[in-house]
Amino acid sequence: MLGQTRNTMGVVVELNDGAVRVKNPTLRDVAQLAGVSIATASKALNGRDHVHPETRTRVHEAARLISFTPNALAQGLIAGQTGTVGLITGDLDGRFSIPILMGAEDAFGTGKMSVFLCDARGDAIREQYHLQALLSRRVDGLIVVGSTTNPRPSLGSDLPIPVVYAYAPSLDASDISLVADNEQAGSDAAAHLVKRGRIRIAHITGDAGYLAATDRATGVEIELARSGLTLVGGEARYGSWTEDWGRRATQQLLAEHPDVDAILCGSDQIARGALDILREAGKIVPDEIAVMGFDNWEIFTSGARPALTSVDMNLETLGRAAARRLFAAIDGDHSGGIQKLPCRVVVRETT
Amino acid sequence: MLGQTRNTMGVVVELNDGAVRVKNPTLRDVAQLAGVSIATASKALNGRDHVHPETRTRVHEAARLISFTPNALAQGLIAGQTGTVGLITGDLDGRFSIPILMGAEDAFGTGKMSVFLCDARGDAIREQYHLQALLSRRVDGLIVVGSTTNPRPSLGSDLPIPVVYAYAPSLDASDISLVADNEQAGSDAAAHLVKRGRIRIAHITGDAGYLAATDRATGVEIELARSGLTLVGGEARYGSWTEDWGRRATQQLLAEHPDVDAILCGSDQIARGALDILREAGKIVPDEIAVMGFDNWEIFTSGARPALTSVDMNLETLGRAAARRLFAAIDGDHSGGIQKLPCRVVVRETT
DNA sequence: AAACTTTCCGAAAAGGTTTTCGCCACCCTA
DNA sequence: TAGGGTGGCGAAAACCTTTTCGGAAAGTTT
Repeated sequence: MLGQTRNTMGVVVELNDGAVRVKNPTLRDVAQLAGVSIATASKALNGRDHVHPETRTRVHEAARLISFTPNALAQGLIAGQTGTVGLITGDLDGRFSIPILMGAEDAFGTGKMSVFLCDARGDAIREQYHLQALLSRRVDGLIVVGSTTNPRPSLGSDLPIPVVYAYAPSLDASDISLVADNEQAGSDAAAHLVKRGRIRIAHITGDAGYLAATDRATGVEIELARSGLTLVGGEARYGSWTEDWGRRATQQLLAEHPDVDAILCGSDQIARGALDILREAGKIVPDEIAVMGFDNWEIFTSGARPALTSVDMNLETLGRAAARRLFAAIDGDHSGGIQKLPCRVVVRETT
Repeated sequence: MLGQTRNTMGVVVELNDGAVRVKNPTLRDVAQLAGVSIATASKALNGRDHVHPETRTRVHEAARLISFTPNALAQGLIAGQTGTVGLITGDLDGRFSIPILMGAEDAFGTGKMSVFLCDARGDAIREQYHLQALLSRRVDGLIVVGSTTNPRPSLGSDLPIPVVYAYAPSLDASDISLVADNEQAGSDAAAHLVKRGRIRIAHITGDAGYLAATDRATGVEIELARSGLTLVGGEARYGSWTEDWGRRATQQLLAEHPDVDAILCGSDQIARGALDILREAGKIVPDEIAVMGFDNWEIFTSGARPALTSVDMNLETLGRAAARRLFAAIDGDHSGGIQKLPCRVVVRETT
């Protein structure tokens, strides 16, 4: 039985110091080696009933000997389920995709799913191309991760598999979308500052074209109003998400309102810029003025002097939630809508 | 022919304002709709010969009508090639993996390959688990991306598919490894400073347990020796890859060697710390003292005052090269060894 | 008109696995 | 001993596509 070749493929069976080598080990090889039929081998390996214990061990031993690995393609072909999902991201270097992707990969990994990663680079054509490839590979579902929080076009409502949109919601309300609650994040941040006794609070934030900026600002103003407060200068200061803008805006702010006692920054980078200027201006943080950022990007918050209080958008949790939501959709839960996930304030030394 | 159900599955064919809907469109449905055999439909769609032009268009039209998508699983089963590769990364939040991953994804994407992403989180058990899953899915090859530049254990030499190690080389010299040339990077950086007329150069770098640190330091010393120079203080100053270490080390350096005219930092973060201290000490950069980092992490280099000169390790290029090397290995090129890829100095305002 | 070539198409096998169904042998009971 | 139940196993279909090979029909040449 050993030392023979099979007629169907150029498969070579060798005997080598007790170890058997087969080129492309298939279930048939296992069955042959164990002296049983293919069906029995399958049942034995998959723990199905009606297999004699001794036969089962013999099959397992044979499989181990030739290091048999079941062909997931053939399994998927039969089952109509592949155990794979597609993860389409707007742009990978956008640092917000990464934690979401990590969370999703984590949730899928423990669920025995494999993840196809596709980077569309913000290009609709490339996205369509990747979509087609994923459909061809019969993924069981899709997660679409946006590069900004702004709503994005739907992939289409007539897809044969469920789709979950993460970070950037779909424009189609019947799609399933999971986003970070930026308005709540703004409110939480403002509430934290108010609780710390700050009453002259300024808000320096990024590009007004980003909903993340305007939503957070809205949340801030709502929360301040709850305490009878308004933003210093009357409104949020929009600019860009850079340290440089943080520095320039802070200089201007100090010139216009020297009595400001807290700066809520739209990102950790902006906050870093603000901290730089405050240090140069001789303002003691947090005694004289508090500073706070968003995103809780550890590389910026822990390197800051003093360590920066920030709002974590819980993106990894968002990714995990998206994965779980996709599982539910695969299992038949087709309820759509936008679900907003909470964030959390991470208190360090600047507040 | 329309409006019927097939006996094999619960497939429903409907006629709907000129559009035909089939639940799980298969080649057989296309053939049936076009009034030809399955074989002819396959040939027509794949552009093979011996199909009448009119028949071909009829088949294409039928495929379009029911939005037929060929099943890549079945194709892979026949071809013995799946057109997929696995990308096993040590840890995703390690920011060095991301550009490599982007480069690889880019190269694969244009090559019509789909990428399975697996995050082993630095855990050998999880890595083995993912490896098994990928083998089961019959990927055509693997790329293993390390989280540091330190050599790592081989996945094994008896795998049925080729493996390329990127960033962290394999300990097994017969494996294929692609890494950034850290020693060359150190030399290039030192050469740049020397060319700028600096002669009292210090090197503040990260954890000595990282080969990236020691290799770069070696390259620096070799290049300095070429000009008859040595490091200020006689040797590199090892610490951690943080801004805080950059600050502390710079303070100490200024105290010991006030005449230093260049600080070569092992990372952009360390350089940011150095710049902070120099600014506070009233030293003008780059007039009185030059500063330089490694990694060219744009978020740090462009936010710095002044903008930071840095060495880009070309990680995205490394990822692309790894993908191409894997293609070659899949096509039969089995030559192993460690290949070192060049880096580049990105000059900004601090030198 | 016969023989031949060309053109187009269809039947069937192959790829690896799972599952259903039927068969056989054995054990137990009457 | 006959009948019935059951545990263990194998044959075969099914999933979907590609490819090979043979056959049929049409056109071309002697």
